[in-house]
Amino acid sequence: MDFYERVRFVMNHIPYGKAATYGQIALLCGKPRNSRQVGYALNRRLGGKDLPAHRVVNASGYLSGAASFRTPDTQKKLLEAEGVIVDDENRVDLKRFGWHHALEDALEFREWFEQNGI
DNA sequence: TAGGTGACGCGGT
DNA sequence: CACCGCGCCACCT
Repeated sequence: MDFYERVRFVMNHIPYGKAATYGQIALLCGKPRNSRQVGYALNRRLGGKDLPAHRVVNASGYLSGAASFRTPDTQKKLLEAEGVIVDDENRVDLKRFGWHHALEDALEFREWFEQNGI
């Protein structure tokens, strides 16, 4: 199984206007302890260059990867353009903008990986 | 081969 | 809440 292929697939399912955590992505990829690898993948742009990477924040809601975008405020701008509120501490309220339905898609994702040998 | 790193997360205080 | 320590794991050196 190719972890990065899974990351690409899952990333493309993060809803517009919502923020997913590294842990959620890792979990949906079938590797609940690989949250650090999700960050590694995005930082090195593994799995593709046109992913909605700005929608990924850490478990506390902080835009921990902001420094890896074009400019220090690029991620914040992209999120705000989708209606996501980012406070002056570069943090989003996951209660409001979190991807709360992620687990409900887990089965569908697992089957897709199965059928596509990923 | 051994050791260091980090877009992470959780549990304890 | 915030802060801290520790576990985690694919990748580099």
